[in-house]
Amino acid sequence: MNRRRRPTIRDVAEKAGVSIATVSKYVNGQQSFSQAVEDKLRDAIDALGYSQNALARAMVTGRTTAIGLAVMDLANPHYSNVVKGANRVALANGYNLFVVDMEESIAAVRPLLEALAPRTDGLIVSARIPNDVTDWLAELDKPVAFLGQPERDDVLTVGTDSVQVAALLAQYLVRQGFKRFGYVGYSRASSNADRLRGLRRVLEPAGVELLVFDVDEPTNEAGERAVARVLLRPDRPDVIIGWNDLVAIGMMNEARSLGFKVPDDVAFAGIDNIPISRYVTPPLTTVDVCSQATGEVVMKKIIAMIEDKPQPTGLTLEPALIIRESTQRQFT
Amino acid sequence: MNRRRRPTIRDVAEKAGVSIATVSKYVNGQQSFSQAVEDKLRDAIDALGYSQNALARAMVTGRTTAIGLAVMDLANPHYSNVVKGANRVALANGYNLFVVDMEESIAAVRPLLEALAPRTDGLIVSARIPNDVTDWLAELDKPVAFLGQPERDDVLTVGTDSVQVAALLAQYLVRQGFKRFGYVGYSRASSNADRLRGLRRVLEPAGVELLVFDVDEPTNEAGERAVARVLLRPDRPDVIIGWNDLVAIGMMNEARSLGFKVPDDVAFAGIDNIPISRYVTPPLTTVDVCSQATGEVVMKKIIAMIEDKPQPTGLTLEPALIIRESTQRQFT
DNA sequence: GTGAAAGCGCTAACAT
DNA sequence: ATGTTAGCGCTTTCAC
Repeated sequence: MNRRRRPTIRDVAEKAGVSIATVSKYVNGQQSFSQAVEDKLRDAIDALGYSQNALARAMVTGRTTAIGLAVMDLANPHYSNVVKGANRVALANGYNLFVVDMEESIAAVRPLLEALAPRTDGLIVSARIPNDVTDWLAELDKPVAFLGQPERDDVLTVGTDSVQVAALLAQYLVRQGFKRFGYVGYSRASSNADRLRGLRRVLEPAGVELLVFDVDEPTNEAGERAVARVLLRPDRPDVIIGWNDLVAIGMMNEARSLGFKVPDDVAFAGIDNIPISRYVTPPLTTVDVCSQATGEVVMKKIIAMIEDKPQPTGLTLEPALIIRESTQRQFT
Repeated sequence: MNRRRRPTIRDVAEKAGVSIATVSKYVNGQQSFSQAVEDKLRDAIDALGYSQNALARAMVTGRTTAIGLAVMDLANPHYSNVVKGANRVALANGYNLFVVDMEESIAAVRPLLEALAPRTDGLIVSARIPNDVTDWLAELDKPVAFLGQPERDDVLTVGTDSVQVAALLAQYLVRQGFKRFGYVGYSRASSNADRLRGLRRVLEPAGVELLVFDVDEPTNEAGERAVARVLLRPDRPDVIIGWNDLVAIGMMNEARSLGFKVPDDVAFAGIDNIPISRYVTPPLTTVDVCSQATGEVVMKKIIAMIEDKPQPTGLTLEPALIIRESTQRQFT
């Protein structure tokens, strides 16, 4: 390991025979210079391989040109797509996006955000975090935005409306003719309650039963483990909605290997519209929650906050029903 | 937006009636204090909601307790899993992991790394980057590790052996009885050449043909678009290997919707063993490249470098063949 | 157009 | 056990 010290602005100044102030202005392109100085500067910087120390710059300017994004679980394609969208917009606006993974562990989130906050100009946090952390964030001198369902009106939140998402799916399934609904939710997520409200809002008036189950993590594996409980009930549902596509795919797969025909014996639907949902068998009916657009919108909004510009308007996120074969049953 | 200034160490010192040095030592737990001072400090910190400014701390100590990981594409589950593994080890050792997404764009990688480098104690970079950037990294005063195939011996690289991975798969498929191989690679990745070498090393002695194709991005969609070209050839392969599982899944899906029976008309295999490969139909044969372990190992090694400890040994990554139904054809 | 000097928030000697 | 002080690498007045 070659621990050569990184060249500093002082090294450049000395080599070029100018003051450090001049180097600083040159590097930041803040004014014009005599040809002689410009040449010396360029040469010295090349020779030394100098580049600005972002830390030092941030210390004095108070601006990092970086934005932090803390997600619950990067292995969840929904979040990868949020990151994608956010990253694209950040880069296009001259910001770097630093992503940290919270590993679905709400507990350890505070130190993580404390480490991230001073290194960024703004923070995007996915999902519900304890109230004391939200308070701490609110007292920060930085813009903060949340991903998901608004729960407090003193913070900016971006996401599709969970009630609407669930209702959209339920409406379609009721119209299809399904009579007994199962919902395998994830009660540790705050929007689980909203999803349930959306489902009930549609199912109760329609006189349709709803059985509610829960997984302890929103993954394929959890779905696989959960589905037997649902399927073995005497009043087995004829359609099962998963907390998200991962859970639904896990359930559907396990149901098939248990010998059930999908969708004829039992139908499945998910939520998120992750890319892979199109490639499973049968292709999964789901609700598109605009993962990538969510990332784009939240990034545009937080950049507007950072730069004290008016909030961009007209950036609404409309969930869309994606109908595929996993719910295409013929009721004859 | 409430742009209250973050309280500094000086605010705490004043409020508690002690010197800033005392606050610093208290916050870092570097010695014991009189009960009186300890109480005042605790109260002042609570009241102010003070937390250390990591930037300022890093400036003087030269340590950030953060590690940067630049990946080609976070939407690729292989990379998400590398991140997972790396993150877990980082957290367990008191480091934060900051992930940046390079968006598969080699060109823009230099400014990205220049921004990331001073904010971290070490850098992990996935995949081939231009030689001048590698040179720049090598001259950095920080440990750097690469993910993938070693190409230069002056840098640390972690990953499974691409030649071996490809050979492993080819051996199995030859033994299965397949006679005409198709390989849909991704020539923009540097390890594509190694994969080809691995395939040829096995296929040539066996007297088996190999047709080579290419995708322009390593995604499901690219696989979907690519497969027709392969299938429509008069000398259609009886098994097609994808650059990775995503490509293979895309190809397999499109082949099925084109009316081909998998694996009876044509078999498919991928590489990576991403979680979803188990859930497609038919389940995909693939090679496990130890994504998560790769993240763990590279993180352990880079932390050892940062802390000037001896390199941990015995951390080898053995690719493993994962046989599933997509290649289970009966040759009668 | 160029430079001197103050200071961002913090740590690490060194003194007391 | 506690305080004083000199910077870390940089930007930013304010002189010249």
